[in-house]
Amino acid sequence: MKLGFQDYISIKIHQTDLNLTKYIKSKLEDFNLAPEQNLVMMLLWERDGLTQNQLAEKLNKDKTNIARMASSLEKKGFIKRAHPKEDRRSLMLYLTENGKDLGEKVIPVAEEFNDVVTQGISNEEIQELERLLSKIDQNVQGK
Amino acid sequence: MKLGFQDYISIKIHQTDLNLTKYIKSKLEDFNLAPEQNLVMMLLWERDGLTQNQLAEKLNKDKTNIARMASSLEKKGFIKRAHPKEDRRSLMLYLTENGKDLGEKVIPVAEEFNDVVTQGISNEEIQELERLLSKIDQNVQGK
DNA sequence: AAAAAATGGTTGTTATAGCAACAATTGGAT
DNA sequence: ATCCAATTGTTGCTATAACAACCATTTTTT
Repeated sequence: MKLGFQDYISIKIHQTDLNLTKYIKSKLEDFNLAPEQNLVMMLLWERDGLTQNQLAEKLNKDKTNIARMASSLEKKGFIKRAHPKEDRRSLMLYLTENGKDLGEKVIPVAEEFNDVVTQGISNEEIQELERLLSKIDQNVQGK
Repeated sequence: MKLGFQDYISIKIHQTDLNLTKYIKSKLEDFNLAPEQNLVMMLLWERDGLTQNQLAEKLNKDKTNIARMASSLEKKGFIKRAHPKEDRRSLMLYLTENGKDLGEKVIPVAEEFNDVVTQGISNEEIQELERLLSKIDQNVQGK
């Protein structure tokens, strides 16, 4: 085969991801929100009152990451954590007023970000991109 | 607009990247090589004797990351670092015998990995994927 | 009901990743 | 020649990411 460094599609995906992260990080800096913390908040803005475990599943991340991000978001005053009565093992995350206000400001920034990312790319092309990424996901699934 | 969590192509790219990293990490574990350390090694297997600065440029990473990975690879005995006479600021990375032997074993693993990733995807589709990722890269370039 | 298994979180460790501040060296300007 | 700026690396910090080991709680078995 003799593949060169440039020939690995996985490397290209990784590079693009890093560039995207760098960009959104700069956009969120003013709001005291890190990129992954923003993903947690986005899920809470869609539906308040998720457990850390539910977030871990939705974000496909290890529960330790969620725990630390939640702890950080709580310190910043955007969320509160409480054990629900039904199950004292779980930790439920709730938006504070501060966290709700933040959504009003950050959601438009996220949508502008998406506009920039998809500039000059048609809906069909985005769908094709999603299809190919899903295919790759399946190819490495659980392997 | 009202974009839902699922609608962001950047999130999909990020998820795919994480899955790819998880997969290659498991493949490289036996060789005592972390995924990004492997990228450094791959560049050295292509051309021995690069400076940390050159690696940072090729990998589009902050120089601190390279310095720490290089330090780790040196501890593992895969490379040696030395200041070239022409410029005592630079640090040149050289493969050790151990590092060269590693390449014989790891390069085939990387190519198998790429085969798995691209399974059921045509060359044309990979090219289209690369084209769209490049377009996204340009869209967020330096912004 | 008591023991065992599963579930949900936390702590500790290693590996990325980028930024700011710093040190050493080199090259350029005067 | 000396000062200044640019280059190259390092250290310290914060954030992400996964894994192992652990603790508390709940559920399942027996």
